[in-house]
Amino acid sequence: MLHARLSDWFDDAARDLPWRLPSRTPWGVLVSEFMLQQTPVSRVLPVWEDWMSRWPTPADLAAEPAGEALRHWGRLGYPRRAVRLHAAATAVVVRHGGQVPGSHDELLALPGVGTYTAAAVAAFAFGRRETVVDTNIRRVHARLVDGAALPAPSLTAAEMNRAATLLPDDAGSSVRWNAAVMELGALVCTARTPACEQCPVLDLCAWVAAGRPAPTYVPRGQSWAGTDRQVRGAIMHVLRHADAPVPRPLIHDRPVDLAFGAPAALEKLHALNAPPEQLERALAGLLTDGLAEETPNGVQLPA
DNA sequence: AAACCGTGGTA
DNA sequence: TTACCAAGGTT
Repeated sequence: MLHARLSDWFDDAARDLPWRLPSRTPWGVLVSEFMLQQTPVSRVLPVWEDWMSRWPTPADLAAEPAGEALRHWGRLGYPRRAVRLHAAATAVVVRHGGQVPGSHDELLALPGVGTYTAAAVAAFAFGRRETVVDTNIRRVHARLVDGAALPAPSLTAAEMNRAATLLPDDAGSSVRWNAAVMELGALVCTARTPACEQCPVLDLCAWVAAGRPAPTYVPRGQSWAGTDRQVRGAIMHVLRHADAPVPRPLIHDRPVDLAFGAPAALEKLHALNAPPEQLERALAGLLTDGLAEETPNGVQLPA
């Protein structure tokens, strides 16, 4: 009942995403999953298209410096993902002869691939029966089954077990089920203001039956202004747009004479007025994380 | 295991 | 306008 209802809904509600087309490749799915980590579909689409035409196979990306991956990551955020995706491409070439592996365990062993991404790629690229649990699926299950407004702050073993229980036995049906529940969470059963009037399983929803009770906890927001993350982001913005190593003095010291015209990205960094020790700490972190490297002439994206 | 890691659209 | 939030992973 539940499964048939969602499957029917998915038939005409599913978005036409390029990584879902029959022409998709495991590599394309892997790239999409990396980019979609904590990032909305709308922002991923253009970058994914660029990457697919630029690097149609893992070997194409692996043949380039990690800095190229970072440069073409654009402003997707969490640039460590670009470095890890580059490392994953390299591992695919070295360990798997250039073919993205299809098993959960082999995928999980790749850099930047956790339980969600491993399951998602195995399911959506290889048609395997996997327990896929992302933030959308967690929220749908929390409401539909638990009658709670939101899932627990962090993923629990009980949630994984329940998701496994709900999974259809047949591989093909399971892939469709995973995609449908995820899509419902993304389009209808949203976090902020769910469109319950569009929900195909409204009458089965425990949360609605309970009168849509409010969340029992308040999500902790992430601070931003004044944080190292903000400074790191600004530095990365500078490095992505630099066509040569950026001398450290240019990063640390606000140029007094801008007559020559400072790059906009550099001005943006300096506008933060970050304390010297914070700039130093942020830069050191970027170097440690492999997002940047030091040369005699300055700082640059990894070569 | 709590904290950290970017970014920009949206209400 | 501010705060939330988006197909998480790593330490």
